[in-house]
Amino acid sequence: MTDTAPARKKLFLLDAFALIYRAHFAFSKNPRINSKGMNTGAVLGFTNTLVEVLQKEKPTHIGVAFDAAKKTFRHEQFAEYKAQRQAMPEDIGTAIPYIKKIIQAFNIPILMVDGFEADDVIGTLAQRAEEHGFEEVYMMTPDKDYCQLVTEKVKIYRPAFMGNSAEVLDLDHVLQRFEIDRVEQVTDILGLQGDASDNIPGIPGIGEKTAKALIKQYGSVENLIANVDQLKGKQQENVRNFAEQGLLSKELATIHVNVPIPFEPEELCCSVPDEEKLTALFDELEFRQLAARVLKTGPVRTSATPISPAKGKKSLIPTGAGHQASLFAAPVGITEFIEEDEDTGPIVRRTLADVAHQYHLVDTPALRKELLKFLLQQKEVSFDTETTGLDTMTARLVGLSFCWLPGEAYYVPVPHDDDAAAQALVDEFRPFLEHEGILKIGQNIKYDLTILKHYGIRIGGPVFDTMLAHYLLEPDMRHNMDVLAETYLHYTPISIIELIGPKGKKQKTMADIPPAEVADYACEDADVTLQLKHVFEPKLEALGLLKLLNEVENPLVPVLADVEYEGVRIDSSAMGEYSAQLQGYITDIEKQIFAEAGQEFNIGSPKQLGEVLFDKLQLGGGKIKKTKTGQYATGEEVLSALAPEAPVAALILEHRQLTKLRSTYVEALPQLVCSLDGRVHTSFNQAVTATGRLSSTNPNLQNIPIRTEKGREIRKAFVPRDADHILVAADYSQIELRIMADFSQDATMIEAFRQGIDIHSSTASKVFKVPLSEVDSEMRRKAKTVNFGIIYGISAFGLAQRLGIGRKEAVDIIEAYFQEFPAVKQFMDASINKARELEYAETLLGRRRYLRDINSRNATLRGFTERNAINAPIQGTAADIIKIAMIRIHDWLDKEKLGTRMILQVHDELVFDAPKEEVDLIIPRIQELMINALPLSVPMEVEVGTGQNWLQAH
DNA sequence: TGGGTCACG
DNA sequence: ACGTACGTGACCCAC
Repeated sequence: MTDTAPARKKLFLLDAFALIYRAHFAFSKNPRINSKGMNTGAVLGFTNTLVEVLQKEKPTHIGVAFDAAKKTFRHEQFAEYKAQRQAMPEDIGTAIPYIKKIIQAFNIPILMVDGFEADDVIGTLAQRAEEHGFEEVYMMTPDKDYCQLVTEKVKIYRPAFMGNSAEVLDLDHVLQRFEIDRVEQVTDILGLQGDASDNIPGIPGIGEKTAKALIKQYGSVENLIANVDQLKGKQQENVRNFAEQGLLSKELATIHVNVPIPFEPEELCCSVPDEEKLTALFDELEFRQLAARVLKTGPVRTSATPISPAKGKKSLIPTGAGHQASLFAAPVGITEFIEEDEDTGPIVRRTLADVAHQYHLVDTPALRKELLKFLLQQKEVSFDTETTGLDTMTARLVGLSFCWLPGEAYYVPVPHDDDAAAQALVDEFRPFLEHEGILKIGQNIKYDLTILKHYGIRIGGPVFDTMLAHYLLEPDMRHNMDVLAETYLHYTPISIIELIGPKGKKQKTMADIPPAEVADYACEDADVTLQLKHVFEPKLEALGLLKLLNEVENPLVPVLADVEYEGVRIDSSAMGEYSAQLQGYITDIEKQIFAEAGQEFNIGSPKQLGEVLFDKLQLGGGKIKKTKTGQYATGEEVLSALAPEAPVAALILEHRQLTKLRSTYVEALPQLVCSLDGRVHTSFNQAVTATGRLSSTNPNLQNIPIRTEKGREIRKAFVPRDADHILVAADYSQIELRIMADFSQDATMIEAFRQGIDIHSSTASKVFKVPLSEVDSEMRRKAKTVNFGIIYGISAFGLAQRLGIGRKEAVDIIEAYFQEFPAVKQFMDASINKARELEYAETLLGRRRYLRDINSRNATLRGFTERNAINAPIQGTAADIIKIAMIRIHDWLDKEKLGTRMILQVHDELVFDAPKEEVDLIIPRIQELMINALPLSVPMEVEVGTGQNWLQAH
C-alpha cells in the first residue's frame, strides 16, 4: 500500500456512522460477544469492510468521515431534524472509540468538521478531488442521499453486505433509478417524499412513486409549487398547504459541498498500517480470524494426546470409585477458565490451545473396553459422530467422540474402509448407545441417530439436543455450534475448514485426516456440546421452557429420525410419463404464446416477458405496475387482471403453472430417489421456523401440489412401499380456528365447533346475518377468507385484496365479524397488549416468539409485529399439538411392534405407510391420539383416509 | 447471489 | 400517515 507512483489516483471516502450502523445491525441475529461481554459486531463489521476495500480496491487515497458531535446547521434550519431518531444503541457507543483507534492504526485520517455531517464533508472532498484530477472517487456508504453527488468520476461504493457483493453506483445508475435527468434532482425527490429515519417531513401523501412522477413532469419542487394549479384534488391541496415544508425538506436533504475543510491529498495518501497497534487492538477485541487475515499470523494448537498402550499398564482414562467428581484431581475445562478470568483479570482463554483439556485417542481394544466401562457408569454423556459426509444415506462413520466431564473427552476412530470392522466396532459400544438409562446429549443429534441407524443402532434413553435447546431460547437466531460456543462459552472451536480444507473439487473428508488430528476436533465438539447443555438448561428452566424441550422437542428427535429414515416411495415411472405429458402441454402453449406475441422469447424470464407484454404488445392500458427494482411486474395478480383483455396473459399463467410442476416436482423428485431403497428421504428441520413448525427440505415434501387438477396428479406418484401396504393420511380439521376458539373463549365460535357445524358456513351465517340454510357458496367463500384473515391478524386492505372487493366492503365485513365474535376481537387486542409488555408471544406450552419491534415507532414494522403477536401463538400451538401426537403415535406403534410407519408430516397432517391388515387397528388409535394430544375447550376433529397413493388417501 | 414467482399449510 | 394478511422452500433468470 506504499505510494509507488500510482498511475491513477483513486480516493475512497467512508461514511463512518452509516457503515457502523449497518455493521451493527448485520450482527443482530448473531451477536458477537467477546469474553469481556462486549458486543463487538459493529467494530468487526466496520473493520472487515475497511480491510476488504483496502485489499480488493487498493485505493491510493482514503479518509473516513464522522458526523460532528454537536448539532449541525440542519438542526438550526429545522428543530425536529433527526429528532425522532432513537438514541444511539449502547453497543455502538462503546464501539466508536475502538473503531477510531483502528482507523488510526491503519494510518487513515479521520475527517470531522464542527457543524457538518459526514455527507457534507465527503461531498466537499469528493468535489475537490475531482477538481484536483482524481480519476476515481468513491463515496463508501449504504445511504441513498449521496446519489445527488454522483458525477462521471465520483461514484457510490456500497460495500459487500450480508452476502451481497459490493456494488458501484455510477451516474447512469442514479439517473435511471430516480428516473431523472440531473443528479441534483435527487434532492427534489427526497424533499417531496421525505425521509422517516431523518425525520424529514416531505409533503403528505407523496411517496416514492408520486415523487418520481411529479419531478419527471415538473423538474423541481420549486417548479411544482409554481404550477400547483395543474394538480388535482387532494394532491393540489397538500402541495399548496405544505409548499414551505417541501422546500425545507429539499433543503434538509441537500448535501452541502462548501464545508470549510482544506483538501490535502498528501494527508489522504494510503500508507502502511501500524501492525503493533493493530495487533494489540485485535487482541483486546479478540478478532482472531481478522488478525490472521490482516497480520498474516495464524493460531497454533496442540494435538490430542495419543494413548499408547505400550507405555505401560497405567490407563489414561482416570480410574476411580465411579463417582464423577472423584475422577479428576482438578476440574478442567472452558467454563472454569472463564470464571477465573473474571477474578484474575485480562487473561483470556479462547481456543483449544488456551484451555486445559484432556482429549484422548481411544484406538485399541483394551482402551475401548475401558472407555465403555466408564460410559456405562454415567447418567449423561454427550457424543458426536464423525463421518465421510453430510448426506446421511451415503455417509460412513469415521469416529465417535464422548464426553461426560467438561474438558475431558475421548475419540474412538472407526475403520471406515472396512464395513465389517466398522460394524464390529460400533457393536462394541452398543451397550452404551442402546442403554435406556443414560441421557445422550448432542448438537443436532438427529444426524448422529440417523448415521447410527445404518449400523443397526437404535439409540436408547432420552436425548438432549443443544441445537433445539437454543432454538427454544432464541427461535429466530441461528443455532450453529461454533456460534453457540462463541456466544455462550466465549470459546472458538476448531473450524471444520481448518481441518478438512475449504469446499472444492477434491474436498477432503474426515476419512482423509489422521485420527490423531480428528480426535481434537471430535473431542472438542462433544466437550463443547456438554458444556452448552449445562449453560442452556438453567436458562430454559428460568424461562419455563425446559418442559417443552424435554417433553416435546427432544422426544421428537428420534421420531423424526425414523420418519426421515423410512422415506417415501415414489413411482418414478409414473413421474416420467407425466413429465412427457406436461412437456406436450408446455410446447403447445409456448407456440400459442409466441404466435400471440409475434416473436419467440424466454417466457421464464420476467424481464423479457415484461418487455414483450408491455413494450411490444402495449398491454395494461397505461397503468403498469413495476417491481421495486424497476422492472415490469408480471406476477400472478398482474397477469390475472390482464387475462380478460389479453388471452396471452392466461396462456402465460398456464405456462408458469406447468413449468413449475415440471421443474420443481416431476423432474426433481425422481432425482432424489435413493438408489438403495427407491424412496425419497426428506430432512425435517426442527429449528428453523419462528413459530415452532417443522420445515422440510431436500426435497420439500410439505409443498407437494394439491390445489389444482394438474398439480394434484403428482400426488398419485406417492405410493406405499409395496402391494401389501397402503397409505393412511390423517389430518386435523380447522386446528388453528379451534385454537382461536379456545384462546378467545368466544361463545359463538365454541358453540359452532361443539355442534360440529361447518365453521365457514357458520361464520357466513353470522357475518351476513342469514340463517345457516341460506348461506350460499359465495358467502361461504368470503367467510372462509375472513376466517383465515382472523388467524393472520386481519386488515381491511388485506381482506379486500384477497376477496377482490372494495375496502369499504371489507371494513363492513370485519366490523360485522367482530360484532358477532366480540371475544375474538378482545383476544386479538389482549394478545397485542400482552406482547407489548413482554416483547414476546407464547404458545399454550410456553414456546416463545420474540417480538422486539412490537413497540416500534415505525408503523409498518409495528403492524407486522402485531399480526405476529396474534398469529404466532395460534400457529405455534398447532405445531405443539401435532408434535405431541407424533411422539405418542410413534411410541405406540413401537410398543405394539406394528409394521405401520409414519412417513410424512405436513403441519396439520400425518401420513403413514401401513400393512393393509393393520389399517383397521391403527386408524381409530391414530385418531384418538391426535385428538387428545392436547385437549382444548372445543373438540378436535381428525379426518382419516386410505389409498393406493397420497391423492386417494385424502 | 437475490429477486420474482409460486408450491404448500 | 403508512403499507398491509401468517409460516415455509425451490426453481429460474439476471446480475
